[in-house]
Amino acid sequence: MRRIPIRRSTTHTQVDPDPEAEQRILDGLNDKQREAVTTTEGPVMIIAGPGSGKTRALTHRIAYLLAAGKAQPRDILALTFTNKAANEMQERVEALVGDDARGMWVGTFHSSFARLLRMEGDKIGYSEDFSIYDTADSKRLIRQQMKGRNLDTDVVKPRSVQRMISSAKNEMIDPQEYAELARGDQQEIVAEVYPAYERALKQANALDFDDLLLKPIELFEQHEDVLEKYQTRWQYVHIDEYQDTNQAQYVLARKLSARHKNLCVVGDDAQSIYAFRGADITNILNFDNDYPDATTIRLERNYRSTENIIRLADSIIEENDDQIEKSLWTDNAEGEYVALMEALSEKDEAQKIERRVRDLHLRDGMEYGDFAVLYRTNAQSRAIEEALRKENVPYRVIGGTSFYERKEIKDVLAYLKLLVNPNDTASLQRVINYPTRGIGDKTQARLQRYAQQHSLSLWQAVERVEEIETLGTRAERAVGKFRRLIARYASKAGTGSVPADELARDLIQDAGLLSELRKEHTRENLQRWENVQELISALAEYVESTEDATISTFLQEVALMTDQDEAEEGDDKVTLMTLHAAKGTEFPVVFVAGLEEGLFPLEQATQEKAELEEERRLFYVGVTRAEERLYLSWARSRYRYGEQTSNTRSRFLEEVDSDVVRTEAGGELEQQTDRFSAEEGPSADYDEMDPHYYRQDLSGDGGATGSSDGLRRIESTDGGGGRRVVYDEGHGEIVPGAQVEHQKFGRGKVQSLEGEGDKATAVVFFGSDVGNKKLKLKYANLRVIG
DNA sequence: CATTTATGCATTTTT
DNA sequence: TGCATAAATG
Repeated sequence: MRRIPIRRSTTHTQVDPDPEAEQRILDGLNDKQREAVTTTEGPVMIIAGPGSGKTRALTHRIAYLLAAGKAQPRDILALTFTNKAANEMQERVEALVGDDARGMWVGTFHSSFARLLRMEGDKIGYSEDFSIYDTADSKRLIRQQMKGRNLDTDVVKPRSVQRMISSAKNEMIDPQEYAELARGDQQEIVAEVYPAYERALKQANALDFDDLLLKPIELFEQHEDVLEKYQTRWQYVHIDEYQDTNQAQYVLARKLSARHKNLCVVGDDAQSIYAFRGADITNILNFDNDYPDATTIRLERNYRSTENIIRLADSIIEENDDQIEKSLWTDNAEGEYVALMEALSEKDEAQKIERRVRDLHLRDGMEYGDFAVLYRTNAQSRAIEEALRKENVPYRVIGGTSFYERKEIKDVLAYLKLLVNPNDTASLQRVINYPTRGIGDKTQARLQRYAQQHSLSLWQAVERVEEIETLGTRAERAVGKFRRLIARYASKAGTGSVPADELARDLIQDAGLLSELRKEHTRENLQRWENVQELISALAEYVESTEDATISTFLQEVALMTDQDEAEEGDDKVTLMTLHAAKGTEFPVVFVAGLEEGLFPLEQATQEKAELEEERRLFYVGVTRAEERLYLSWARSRYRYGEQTSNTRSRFLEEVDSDVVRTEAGGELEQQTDRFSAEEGPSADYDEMDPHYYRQDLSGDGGATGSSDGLRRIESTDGGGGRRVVYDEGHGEIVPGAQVEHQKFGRGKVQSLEGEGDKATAVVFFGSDVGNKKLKLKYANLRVIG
């Protein structure tokens, strides 16, 4: 059963001081934590390492405020990044002070400000039934805007336009400012799409994820009185995972805490892994400057992991330059060595993991639920899933395509959104001809054109089908039928005479969704049908258990749900997830898989120091999830993009404290410290190369290099374990003076050679136009022609 | 208009 | 590889 985990009770309870509870709350803490909990005046920053009980500090602090009579529930605002964190916080506070701690606002940034907009959004032109567009919806909208404007989708793809607009919003750059700043073809296109996209959202009464933070700022800036109301109300503002805040979140925190100045943030700069979505690590690094009278408390003692794991983690993070000084320590036992596993392929890696899991399960009696396998990209889960499935090891995958991203679920949600907010054009387009009802592309295009000409929303055009002359009778009747269907249910939804779940059930029945799913009796369809039923049950339960529940609030909450929030604990399964999803979790046994150059750290991230440091922090987050045992693994070859690639092990493995690591054979880890230190950052030539060079030579057709005369890399391992890469010399050698051909630069003459193995480079002179180029042999794929 | 077949494109990570 | 949109065909 899926729960929509929100508490939006409007009744405020009055809590009396409770000295006994206060004592109990403080008793469970060490001195440092107690200081963090009882420093309740003024800005406070709690810098807390992994496993130091920072969530504990935060929840105990809130409980303390209530028990000590310093605050009432309604005075408290607590913001997190995931629903799961918010739920845990609410539950733990209730466990400490009793379940009458209702009336607090505890929730994610996004859902809290969505709620605020529901209440106040009309002041800036949003009715409370607004739709929330996820990334896929935004992308779709952007694609349409681009097509409608004949913008070249080859120069920038809609998905990167979406990303660029999103980052602009994260930095609080509006369309006008963006247009002034735009440089280059891509940005100019974005500058044109951005305002159109904003208008389209507005017309659909829809907000994207970024808007949920930006619009409240707009609201506060345009309506002083609204800001004052909330500033006054929330005497205590708490923010978890502060290192993940972006510009907009920073501004909101500042504004809301400006009156009482009781802002308490908790975070760990070493665990900042969300820069790609606009998180600004300087928010936490500069907290002292932003709030000069702030108290800083450091929680450095780790309660989670063995000493060996902590030592490894420390040696990882030491490599980073930009960070707040802090040193982890623990009283825990030294524990086992960290194990390094080397595999031949991703299948082999998966099998090794699976064997290790079963071994520990059978011999040491560990539960399956004690294991987590972490990886860099979602695609890596497949091989591991297969290996576990083969041996009947129970597992669950967090993330990937979540429940709410499934097609059948999105279809049902789109119907519901349409009832509540008919102007939601994205939803309308999704369902207008699904299941097919004779409203094809042509008809839709005509509706669209009519809407545009009369500056109506698409739904308004549907409402006036009769007036559209370009439509034939058949199309007109089809559209009219659809209109009546939606209108009938919309009015039912409006009066609230029918329970929401019943309404939803009837609607999808009438719309033909269910019969569509039953048309073919495949396993997939059965699963889909069950998913739809589950969604409706979730709706029923939500309406049942939540005050002021409407279909609209359900839809808004659901839009902000992720699978991570669903991870029900308790059942005994191995957990598979990305390193990002792992933040905030802990497991007795952790595997970090795929420690290979190009995968972790990702190729793209190795060019910039800042990005490389973020990858390193991600590694740090991964290893610090482990309580007792930690396994690191890498595979010599791996399928990526449907092609076999061969890999070298991650540079991270060359950096870690090798004293605490043992290979499978039990030997010490031998490191090559100079492997990457020689050249930091990009070499210019490398940059200029086609990013898809490796695919070109593998496709083998039409290109300059057939597979037989291309330069092929052969790996050899010499006896001592050090790796060397030699180059096949079957078609001539790359030696100074040799004539070679390059895919892009054409013919040239080798001037000199440098380095060995993967690092081997050649300087090649390609004629006076191009000049000398320094190329990595590993990538350049030079063909020797004489 | 709907269905079938072809092409192409993606893999970072997520609220 | 495997999904999603585009072209081609009925």
